[in-house]
Amino acid sequence: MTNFKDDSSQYLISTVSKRSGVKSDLVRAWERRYQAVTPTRTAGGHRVYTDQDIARLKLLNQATSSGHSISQIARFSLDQLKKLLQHDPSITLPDPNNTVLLTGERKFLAEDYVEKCYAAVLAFDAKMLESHFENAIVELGSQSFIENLLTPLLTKIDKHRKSGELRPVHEHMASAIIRSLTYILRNNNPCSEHAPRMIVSTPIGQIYELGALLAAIIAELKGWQVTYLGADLPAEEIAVAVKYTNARAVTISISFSNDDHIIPKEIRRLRKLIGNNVALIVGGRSAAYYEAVLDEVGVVKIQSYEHFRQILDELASANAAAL
Amino acid sequence: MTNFKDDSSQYLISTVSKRSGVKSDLVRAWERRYQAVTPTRTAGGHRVYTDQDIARLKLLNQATSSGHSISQIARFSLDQLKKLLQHDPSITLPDPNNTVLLTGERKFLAEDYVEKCYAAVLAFDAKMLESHFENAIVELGSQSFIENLLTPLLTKIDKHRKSGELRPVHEHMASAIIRSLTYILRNNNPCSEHAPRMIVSTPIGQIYELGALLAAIIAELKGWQVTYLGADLPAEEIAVAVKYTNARAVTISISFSNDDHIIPKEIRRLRKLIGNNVALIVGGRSAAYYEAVLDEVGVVKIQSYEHFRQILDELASANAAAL
DNA sequence: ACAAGCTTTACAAAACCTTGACAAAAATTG
DNA sequence: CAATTTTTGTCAAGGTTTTGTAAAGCTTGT
Repeated sequence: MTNFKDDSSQYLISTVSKRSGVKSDLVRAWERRYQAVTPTRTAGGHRVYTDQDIARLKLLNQATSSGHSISQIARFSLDQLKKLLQHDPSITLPDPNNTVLLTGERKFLAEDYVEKCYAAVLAFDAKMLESHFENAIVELGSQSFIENLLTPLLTKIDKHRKSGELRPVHEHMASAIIRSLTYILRNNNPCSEHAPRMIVSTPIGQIYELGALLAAIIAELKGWQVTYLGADLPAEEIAVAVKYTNARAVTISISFSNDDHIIPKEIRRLRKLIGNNVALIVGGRSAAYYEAVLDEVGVVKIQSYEHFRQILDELASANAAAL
Repeated sequence: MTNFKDDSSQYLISTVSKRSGVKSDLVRAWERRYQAVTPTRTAGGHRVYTDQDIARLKLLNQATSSGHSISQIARFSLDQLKKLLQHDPSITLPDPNNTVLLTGERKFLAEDYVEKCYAAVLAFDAKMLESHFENAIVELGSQSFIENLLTPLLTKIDKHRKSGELRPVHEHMASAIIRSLTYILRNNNPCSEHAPRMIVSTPIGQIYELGALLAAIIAELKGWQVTYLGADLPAEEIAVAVKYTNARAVTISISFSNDDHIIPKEIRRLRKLIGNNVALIVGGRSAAYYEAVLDEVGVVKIQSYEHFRQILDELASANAAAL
């Protein structure tokens, strides 16, 4: 997976100076004397800084002007500096342990975010929720964000809505924000021309589209070229899209089991229309409910995110072999 | 098979220079020194640029004039550049270079894009469509993008779907992509704490949400703090959201006139629930159809984008005065 | 033919770099 | 408390890199 923490932006010293408020000469002096920042260099020797460096210098600047000695704090981490400025006149224990996020810690981090996000939903604070989401995406990466934060959060919201603690409008608000994040979640994925193609949608009558959307994003992260069609589409339309794009797979999400006679009919029709050479993948909360039909027409049922990714890999390699 | 030759449009360097605001000599220098763009060539050796190249140069131009070093950012992707400028607290100058682009030219440009985008929809080429959209947002800016490109395009798509040239799936595909662009369209707007608040949604039974989404974006660009709730919400839920957020206005979009008895009922209920101190704004293709009810309960009817913006300004200043 | 392109070479202003020095402020010591 | 170090911010000199612009001479295309 691509490293999300890449310092996509790089600045020269004058910009850094303007932004951080520390004069260029001083920036260099702090580097020379205490390695307060350690910029990379261009081929010609010019210093190149990251956003982090700027943040760091900003904090160092504040700290020194409020009395701290630069030689003492120059090597503090960002977090330490923040703390330092919070409890202003107090002494913070030097704890230069740089935290490396292990998988376990990351999971804990995600759980922490779930709580914070749920609190924002409960308070109906859209801005706060969005802000948490944005931070979480950067910290966790797209995949972990979806699997360890979004999915548990949606489950939690659904549960509390059913129990009456939340109203439908809470869920709507959260959905709207999540959908608006699509762009960031899929970002940076210049998929190749030869990537296998997939159609993602939701059968007619299924309005709750978030599951399908997340499936589409996961497939994209896996290198597929996905065409996402949104919700509530008849089988014919999905089949047409398959033809147009020459897709190798169709993924549909089934979240509710309202009209029990419509879904099976649509599934059968879809299989008939797309033929047997196109993989039909079904996921969603209520997919299990239709097991009979799914087995009948030969559908791959998604058991878990891990399973979905595995399916995608298998299909992709089968597809590559067929070429 | 799909025509991937991107024949869409090709420009010579003088055109590129005018549109992007970067002098011809400099465009060549950037190419020679940093491969900032890599145009193809005609048989005779003249450089041939694409829309993407223009968007790229435009962004590079902005980035350099806000302090970034060209050598550092020349090879950034479009997405990276956008992020760079979004995260940039520097002055987002209203494009002094683009005084060249008169309103008329800009309109022509938008029309050009409408054609290209429609062609992509017709070819069911989601990737191409998205790429055109991204370039157009950079070139036109959010507001012009929505008003001069998106709106005509959606009208055109709707017309051709009704006439049978397009299928519903074409429209779904386009909608899905447009929705995924929400994030770019609204970004850049760190609205203040004291901004007036607004709820945007679609009444129950109304699934087509794009109009509401665009209204929400426009209001945000105007400095409002908008909570977008998505489609298909009962009046009670909308009213609850108003209470939670202490919103001063509610905007709802009505695109279809299916169940003629439900909408009026919902409108009346909504007015009753939110009281008379909250502005109720209604737009959408089919809003005129319900004129009787709208007048009865005191609704502001949106006549045009210009009108909508005017309403927003009036409400905002009335709100500010009341504080 | 003539405007618009292309390449190469050059140039100069602006921005950086390093080294080394210096004085005010802060800390330490006698 | 005064004298002595240390720490810190600033500056200057002299050299290099980056970057926008331009001129010269030739080619392309309408």
